[in-house]
Parts: sequence; structure tokens; C-alpha cells
Amino acid sequence: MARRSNRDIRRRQIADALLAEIVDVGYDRATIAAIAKRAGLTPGLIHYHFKSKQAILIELIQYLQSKLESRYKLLSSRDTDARSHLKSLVSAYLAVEPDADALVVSAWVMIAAEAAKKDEVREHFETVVQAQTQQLRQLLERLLKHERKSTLGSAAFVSGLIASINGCYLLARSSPSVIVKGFSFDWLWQTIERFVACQPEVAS
Amino acid sequence: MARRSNRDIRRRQIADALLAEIVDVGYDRATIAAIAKRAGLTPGLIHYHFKSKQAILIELIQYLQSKLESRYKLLSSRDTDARSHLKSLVSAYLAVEPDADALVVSAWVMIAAEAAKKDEVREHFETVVQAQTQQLRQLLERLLKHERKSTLGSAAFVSGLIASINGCYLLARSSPSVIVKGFSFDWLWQTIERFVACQPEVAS
Amino acid sequence: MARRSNRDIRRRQIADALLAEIVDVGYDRATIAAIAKRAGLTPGLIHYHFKSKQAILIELIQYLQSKLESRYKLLSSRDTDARSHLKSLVSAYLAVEPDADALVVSAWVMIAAEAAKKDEVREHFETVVQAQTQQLRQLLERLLKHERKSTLGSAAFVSGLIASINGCYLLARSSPSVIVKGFSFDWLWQTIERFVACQPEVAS
Amino acid sequence: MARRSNRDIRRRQIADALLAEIVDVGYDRATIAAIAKRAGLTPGLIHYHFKSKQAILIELIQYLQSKLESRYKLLSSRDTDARSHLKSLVSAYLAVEPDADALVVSAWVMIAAEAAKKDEVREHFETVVQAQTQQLRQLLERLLKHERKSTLGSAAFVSGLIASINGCYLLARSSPSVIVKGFSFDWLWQTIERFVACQPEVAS
DNA sequence: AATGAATGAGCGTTCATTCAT
DNA sequence: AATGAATGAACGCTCATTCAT
Repeated sequence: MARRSNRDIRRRQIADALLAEIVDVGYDRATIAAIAKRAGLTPGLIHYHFKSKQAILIELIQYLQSKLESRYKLLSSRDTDARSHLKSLVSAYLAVEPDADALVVSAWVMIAAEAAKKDEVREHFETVVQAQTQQLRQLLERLLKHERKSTLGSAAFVSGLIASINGCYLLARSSPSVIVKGFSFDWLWQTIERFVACQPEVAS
Repeated sequence: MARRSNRDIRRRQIADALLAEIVDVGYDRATIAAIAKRAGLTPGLIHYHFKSKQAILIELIQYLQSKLESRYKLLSSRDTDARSHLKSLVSAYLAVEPDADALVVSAWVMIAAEAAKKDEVREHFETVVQAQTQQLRQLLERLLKHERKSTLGSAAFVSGLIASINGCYLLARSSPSVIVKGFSFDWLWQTIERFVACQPEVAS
Repeated sequence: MARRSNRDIRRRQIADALLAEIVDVGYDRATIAAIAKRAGLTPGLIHYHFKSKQAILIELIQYLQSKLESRYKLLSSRDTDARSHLKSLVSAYLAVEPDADALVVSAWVMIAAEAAKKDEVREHFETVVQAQTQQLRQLLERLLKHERKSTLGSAAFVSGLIASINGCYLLARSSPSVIVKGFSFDWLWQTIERFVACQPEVAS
Repeated sequence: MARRSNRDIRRRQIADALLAEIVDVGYDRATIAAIAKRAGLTPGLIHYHFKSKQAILIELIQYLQSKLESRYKLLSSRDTDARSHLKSLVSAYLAVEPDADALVVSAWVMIAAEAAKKDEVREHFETVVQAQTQQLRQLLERLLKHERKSTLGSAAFVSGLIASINGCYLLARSSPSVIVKGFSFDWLWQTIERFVACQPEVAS
């Protein structure tokens, strides 16, 4: 009659609490005590489930990646044409729709800053960025093909888009006067439209 | 008889040491002891010249701003046509030329992350971002006018560019595989060229 | 399974250690390390139980107040006539009986000095002084009524008595040659007797 | 042609600055830098004229003693009858007249607190308290003799008065609600009057 | 699985004192 | 006599981590 392990539930709770703390005060200032309190747990239990604070962050990064993936799948099943499909993804990345995920993207840039400092964090962070890049690239190339445009240079363009998304979130927090609400999406979408427009057509 | 004040020299030394520490370990992990050691000073002296660690950061931000300005003036005097002038500025922002300023831009994103957390830092950071935006906008509009294109939407476009620049630096540190050397400049310049190309012409 | 909380025990231990340190070296020179050592604890634990050094002082003030109250209750139950009741209270305030409470009164003046400098400490200190004043006043007026004397001016007189008590303790530490042992009680009691003697009688 | 030494002027300046700082923040929080600034001097010069911070305090105590003495002499030459003479002295101790000396008495209790902690300071402080006691006693006994009252117990009574004066100043700072303006003088004077009234007459 | 007390290294900061000029 | 930079020890406090229960 051994109790069912609640390991996964607890790890999720803790990662969620770290996410919320990062949004509020950043990773460095997110203390174990605060994370525990927010998760409704005790400090000692945190280290029972995670060997270190950094381990929670890495779990969180992977958790965010899985969220991204399921969102991508949801989008894929819903949208029909290539353009609106891509638009949905960019919109999702930027959390245009005001939902709980707005926190996620807001925290993302704080995680990026931490990844810039710690090698192990960077490894996991980079994996997610690469996945994002792949997703965006596939949708963009689908659009280009549909419009009978060349996909030449689309990989590099997409990398820049990902950088821009992160930049928008960084500046939204550090220079809010420059990035007004709704701006990011418009800018990105127009940049994409211009890219598509400027791509040479392919011969049929 | 009285000692000559070396205040400014020391403050510069200390700000430079903080800059170097930020590049290496970020702002939070840049301890006063490490800053002092790097500057060849004793920890106590740091607080003789600065009232707090944050005060050093703010001095550093202003110092970087003045560097930006002098670089802008240098560019203005050198370049002749609007296009190469703008190109030089973007290139300068991205420290394409391999000089000591590469550290500056590399640190910039870490400072942005700190600005995202502390109000007083944000104030000073934002001022510099606004100044960057102004500079870039002036040069872009000069180019547009020269090419007889409309300047409609140039302000918003420039804000996005600044965000992209910051995003490139963030990802260059947190996802280096995505942002290979030289990529950032190319991407930004192409994005600018596409913007110019897509702008409507103005009637003469 | 869960650990039993020893919070109250620890807080008491720490407050007691602060009390002892204040007696020895005063509040300013009572370092967290010294408090911890005296309590047989580690420095870090002090701040686990108290958010700041000042918080320990405030807890100590409240603890001393509760001690005063219980002593007052004990006296009330023991003494019968008004005069000996009052005498007991004054005697208690001055710790005439050589017990552990001698430390309490000796520390009291150091706490007063700190209260003179920090607003939050003053608030709590003042509350205790007001309570002392009330207690003394009630007993004095009971005595006056018993002797069929007017209670006119008794409130002001009692305030002066409280000031005198504090003054005696201050001088007992800073000018011990002036305040010899046992002096304080005699002086205060005679001053009270003279006050009672000089009060006008009331008509029956 | 050696310059006249300004030693005494500087020492006085510094002691005055310490006095002012004590009034504002107490002795412990009176930093050398703040003392220097208030005196219009530089930090290094403080230790040129005094070997330590404590040495300034001791000089200040002696300086205050000399002030007391000159005030006593002034009073002695002005007042005629014993009662008003005594009243003047008590009034002077309490700085009833709103002059610069109000600062002196306000600082006195802070100095007493410091004397309670440091042996060397206590020595000098005690000397002044003893002098005060002598002055007060002489005037009180002159009054008693004039009124043909016994001087029995006057020495002890005066010690208590000095303690009360200090207590009033302590509480005026740490429990201002208990000691309202003007209260101290009235209380002390009434206590003195009652003492005189209760003293037995002497046979002529 | 869970608790929360306990640890201890390290942080930013203060400041009396010293010293080269 | 005077300057003000420099020193270094000590402080209050933080917090990831450990551990007895």
C-alpha cells in the first residue's frame, strides 16, 4: 500500500513557482524560501525534489519548451492557410492574446540573461531557441512556397526574427517607453511581410 | 600642499572594472571585492568613491552613453553619403570592427537585464536607448529623403531595430549557435534595406 | 514526522542574549555574532528568527513589558494596604531586591538611549513607559484616597517619578559615585512621602 | 616668522561639531567625516588635532563643564536672594530659556549613555556631575539656612535632583509624550519646594 | 515525503584611523 | 597645518544548502 509518488506534481509546482518569481524579481533574487512559499511548500522540500536552484531553472526551461510544442501543435491543427498559421505562431511567441502565457514570455528574457552567464543553463536554453527557430522556419517556408517565392536565406532571416522577439521583450522591461503595447507584433509581422515581398519568385 | 584629487581617474578605473566584471560574470555576481581587485584597488576605496554598487553601474551607463556620442560624432565627420553613414552607425552599435568596444556591447545586454529589475537603473538605461533611437532615426530619415521615399513609420521601425540589436546581443551570449559572428549586422542591414525598398515614393 | 517548532524558545534565547549584551556593552556594540555566541547559536540563525537586529530589541522591549506586568500582578495579590503596595512597586522598578531583574533595569536605560535615536524603537519604548506611568499612578491615587488627600496633580507627579527612576539608572551607570546602592529607592520614596504629605486634604 | 598656532581654535571647532552631531544622531552614529564637514574641516585634520574620536568627546565634556561654571558665576553675580538664585540654576540646567544651550542639555544625556559604556569617558563625565552636584547643593543649603531649616539630608536630595534632571532629558527624547514642554522645570521646582517645606526648622 | 531549524560562506557597506603629499 | 585618498577590519544581513526529526 505504498503511496503514489507525487514527484512529478511537486516538480511542476516548484518550477511554476520559480517562473512566477522570475517574472517578479528575476532569477538571482528568486530565493528558495520565496519559491517554496509561492508553491505552498516548505524550503526543505525544494531541495528534496531538486538538487539545486539551477536544476529548477533547467526543469523550467524544458517545461516551457514542451508548452511551446503543444501550442505549436494546437496551432497546426487549427489554422488552414500558411499566412494565418505563421501569424498565429508569431502572435503566440509574443503573447499577444492576454493570457497566463504572457508571464512565460516575460520571464523568457530573464532566463536568457541567466543563460548568458551559466554554461549548463545555456545548453538547455539554446536547445529551446533552436526548436523555436525550426518551428518558425517551417511555417515561413511553407508560406514562401505557397506564394511561389524562393526560400533562399530564410534560415538566417528566422534567426534574426527570434533575436528580435527576445529584444522586444528585453526592451519592454528595460525601456518600456520605447516598446509600447502591441508594437512588437506589428513590427515583426511587417518585417516578415517585407521579407516575403522582397524574396525572388521561383520558376514553376 | 594639498593632495591633488584623483577622483575622476579612480571613478573611471572603477567603472571600467565593473564593465569587465559584467562581461565575465554579469552584474549580480560582480562583487565589490572582484571589482576592486580588477582595478588594483582595495574594497574600501570603492565605497569611498561611490556610495553604492548601483551608483557605479549608473556611472558606467552614462560613460557608455558618452562613448556612443563621441563615436557618432566621429562617424558624422567621416562618412559622406547617407547610406554609408547609416551603415557605419549600425556597424558601430554592433561592434563589427573587432576592438575593445566589443566588450561594451557585450555588457550592454547584461545592463539591460539589470535595468529590467531596478527602477533607478532603468531610468538611466532608458535615456541611452532613447538617444540611440534618435540617432538611428535621424540617419534613416536622411537616407529616405535622399532616396525620395516617405518617412512614414520610420520612428516605429527604428524602435524595432534597436530592440533587434539588443536581441542579437542577448542571443549571442545565451544562444551563440544561433547568432554566428557577423550575422547580426547582415540581418539588420538587410532588414533596413527592405524597409527602404518597401517605403512608398514621395511626389517631387 | 514534522519537526516541532522551537521558534518561541529560540526567540526568547536570542532576546535574552541581547539583554545580556546590552548590559555589558550597550546596544550599538552588541553585535549579532556576540549575541549568537552568548545564546550558543550561530549568527545565521539569529536572522532566521528575527528579520533584523532592531527586531530583537523590539521583542526584548515587549518581553520586559510583560515581565513588568506579571510582577505588578504578583504585587497586587500580595500586598494589602495601599502604602506597602506602592512601596513594592517602586521597589520593583528599582530592582532593590538583588535578583536577576537587576540586569533588566540596568539595561533599561541603554534601551532608552536607543529609543532616543530610532523612531520605531521609540514607539515601543514609549508604550511601556506609559504603562509604567499608569500603574504607578493608580497605586499613588489609591494611597492618596486612603489618606483622604487630593489627587490633584498626581499624574504630573508620577511622570516626574518615572523620569527620576530612569535618571537614577542612567547615573548609576555613568556616575556611580553619585548614586550609591540603595540610594535611589530611598530618594524616590521620600519624594513620594513628601508629595503625599503636601497634598491638601479633601473634605469628607 | 612661524604662524600662530591655531590649535585651540581648531579643537574648539571640532568639539562644537561633535556636540551638534550628538544632538542630531548620537555619539555612535557621529562619524568623523560628518564632524569634519560640520566644522568646515577635512577628515584628516580631525586626527591631526585629536588622537581619537573618544578624545574629542572627552574634550567636549570638559568644555561643557567650563560652560557650566561660567554660567554659574554669571548667575551668582546677578541674583540676590537665595530662592531666585537656586531657581535660576535649576532653570539653567534645564535650559528653560530657549537658547543655544538647549542643545547642550539635549546632548548631555547622549554623553551620559556613552559614559555608561566606556570607562575613560565615565571618569570625565563623573567629574562634571560631581561639580553640578556641588553647585546645586551650595545653593540649596544657602536657601535652607536663609529659611532657618535643617540642611540634614540635603546632599542626598541633591543627588536625586541631578538624577531627575538627567531622567527628564532622557525621557524627553525617548518618550516625548510623557515629558511635555516646561514640565521638567515645574516638577523639579515643586519637588525642591516640598523638600524645603518638609525640612525641620533649626533652633536659633 | 516532508518539515523547518541550522549552517556558514559571502555579500554590500561603514568608518576610525593612517599616510603620502 | 592641512589634504583627501587609502586602508582594512568589522558590521548587519542574505541565502543556497544541509540535516535531524
